[in-house]
Amino acid sequence: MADGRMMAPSSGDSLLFLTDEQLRQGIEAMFFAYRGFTADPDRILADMAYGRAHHRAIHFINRAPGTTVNNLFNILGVTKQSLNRVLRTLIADGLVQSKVGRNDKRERHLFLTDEGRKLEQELSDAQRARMRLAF
Amino acid sequence: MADGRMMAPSSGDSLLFLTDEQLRQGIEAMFFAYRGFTADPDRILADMAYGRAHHRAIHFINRAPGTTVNNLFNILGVTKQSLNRVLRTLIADGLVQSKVGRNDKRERHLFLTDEGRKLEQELSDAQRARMRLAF
DNA sequence: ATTGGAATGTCAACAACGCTGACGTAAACT
DNA sequence: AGTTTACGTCAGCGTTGTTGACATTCCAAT
Repeated sequence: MADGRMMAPSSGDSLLFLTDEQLRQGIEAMFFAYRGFTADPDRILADMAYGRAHHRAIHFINRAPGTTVNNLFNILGVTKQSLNRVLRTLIADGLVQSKVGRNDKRERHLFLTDEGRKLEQELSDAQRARMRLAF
Repeated sequence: MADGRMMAPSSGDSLLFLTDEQLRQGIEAMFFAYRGFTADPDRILADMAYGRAHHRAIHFINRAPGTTVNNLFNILGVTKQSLNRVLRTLIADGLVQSKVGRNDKRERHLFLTDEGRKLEQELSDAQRARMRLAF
């Protein structure tokens, strides 16, 4: 990046013995890719006082309807308290519905409402468009 | 993820017409990859009251020694105020050195100190080990 | 049947790190 | 001389992570 030696990792090399150069290129690629990938949803969500955390919650609830809070923060890799704040606003805003468990009343099962599904669709559509642009 | 239909994107399909399923798998892959990729550095930095922002600054200063502040926050995609907070602590802790420009004295050129280079090496070594594990 | 502990989820307070806006200084440009 | 640029800093705010404390519910040992 700084020095102009932007040679691609020579495809014959073993992936187990990365040069410093190759490693650092990988780190940067990940950084820029991730940022580009979330840019569109970030912009949409900013208008609603939502952030990336809301997006992730919506995404995974859509993927696994009826999942519990416990389940969800384990998947997301955050604390239950952190997830709770996000869920609270999503529920308050009518995007997510929380149902007390039938077998275990301690659990809350999470579902997207129609409105929640609508937002999820909007966000993934934006990312789909972004991916098309990348080609 | 929720439904078990974890079929790989059929490699013959056009990348321009992603199914919902394929798109969502891509989103998730990006999320998990990025998190896994930064997990080790995050842990190391947490012990020093540093975060991911410090890591990024150190990384790019190492990549482009002598870069200016302006340059750096443009690359990182953050405001100068946000970068400044991070930079200030790094300079105070003796990991980064800031030199007034020779040609243009308004500019500050940024360099890693020996100590800064040591930390950078530690962080990228952790990521190198992580990548080896991934295979 | 009661009780003690584990599991689940909620509320509160704090830290990291984005952001905007405003202002000051020095240097460069016109 | 006046404007613009580069940088630093202060103040304030929002999102999203953290830990700590607490209520409810379940379950297992007594």
